[in-house]
Amino acid sequence: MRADAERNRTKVIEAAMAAFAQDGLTVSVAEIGRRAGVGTGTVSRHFPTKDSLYAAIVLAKVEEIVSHARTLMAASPAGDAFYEFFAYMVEQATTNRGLAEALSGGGFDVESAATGTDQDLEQIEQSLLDRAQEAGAVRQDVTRADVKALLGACVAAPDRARMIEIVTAGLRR
Amino acid sequence: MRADAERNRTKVIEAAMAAFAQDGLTVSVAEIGRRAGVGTGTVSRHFPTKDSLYAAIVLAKVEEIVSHARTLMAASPAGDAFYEFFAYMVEQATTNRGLAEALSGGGFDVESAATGTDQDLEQIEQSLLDRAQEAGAVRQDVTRADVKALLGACVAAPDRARMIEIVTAGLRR
DNA sequence: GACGATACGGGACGCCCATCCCGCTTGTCG
DNA sequence: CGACAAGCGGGATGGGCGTCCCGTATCGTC
Repeated sequence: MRADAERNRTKVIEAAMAAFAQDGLTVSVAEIGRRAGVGTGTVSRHFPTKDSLYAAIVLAKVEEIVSHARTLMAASPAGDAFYEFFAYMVEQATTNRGLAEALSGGGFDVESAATGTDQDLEQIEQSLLDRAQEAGAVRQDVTRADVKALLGACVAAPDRARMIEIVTAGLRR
Repeated sequence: MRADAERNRTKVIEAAMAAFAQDGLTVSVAEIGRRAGVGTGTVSRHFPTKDSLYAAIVLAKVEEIVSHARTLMAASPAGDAFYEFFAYMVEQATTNRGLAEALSGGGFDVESAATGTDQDLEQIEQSLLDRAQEAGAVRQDVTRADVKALLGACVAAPDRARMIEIVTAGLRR
């Protein structure tokens, strides 16, 4: 691969990260190209489809999240790890609109694009939840989907810290 | 107004209600016309803009909600009225995708279109919340926006009854 | 029953977007 | 340094949408 191609690919990825984080997954390919300082053709060549750009960006973010989750799970007691991860996810989704949209299933299917990495995320979320429930820190009947829904509420709330308090109180036995 | 015009207007409104409830606010004007059995021109004439259709439909729904809220507030103790209204809203938003989108502020601004009725909704929500807080049934620091966010979580959850339980537990002092 | 006004259908228009393509530029290697 | 492959920019293309318009059909009245 030619050096300039490599450079442009990087520029596109970085611009797309920033654009998705700031404006969500609806930003146009042209806008991403503009931010990156390249033409739309260049974006299209590196990522033949807008979905392939989504995939590249979102999956990188998901890997980062999985990694952080592993750290938490190893370092903290079950209950703390769960609630710390929850707060971390709220933080991530708040500062990254594209990620929030991707996680809430809006318009783009992470699952289909990301057989491996996304399964990792689901598994580790499930593990964190299971352990917290075994430790009695979370109601027994709560599912991963419930947690996801509550995450959405925290992202939408004006005062996220207070909302996390409320949600946490509801989740404990 | 001519009789056929009146008929068609009604058909359009009913079709739009059904379409918005089922598919959300993204349904095309052509699709609404198709469902109503009229051309797109007829839809446009009665509602010159898609937003004016939104307004007509959503506002009718909001009036219905306000009316129900008044009934609840008169009939039940403060705490019960609040939590019953919350459950009622979850039910409404679940069975009406368009309403859910309108309330969550996605794409269409109820406020701007509905100076009167929408203010009524906000006021009565605020009253329900204030009274519930005075009665000690809801945490003092919760705001209307918080409640709205939690409503979103209940709509998104697979088991709404359980989620309402969780949220209720979190909202109580 | 006929005539004028009113409303209808659906095609035309303009806009936005993702994707594809092609003439030109730039990097790389002999 | 020169030539060719690789990459670039941005215009062209096709599809979807909301809105507008006009020839035609229908309604209500005289």
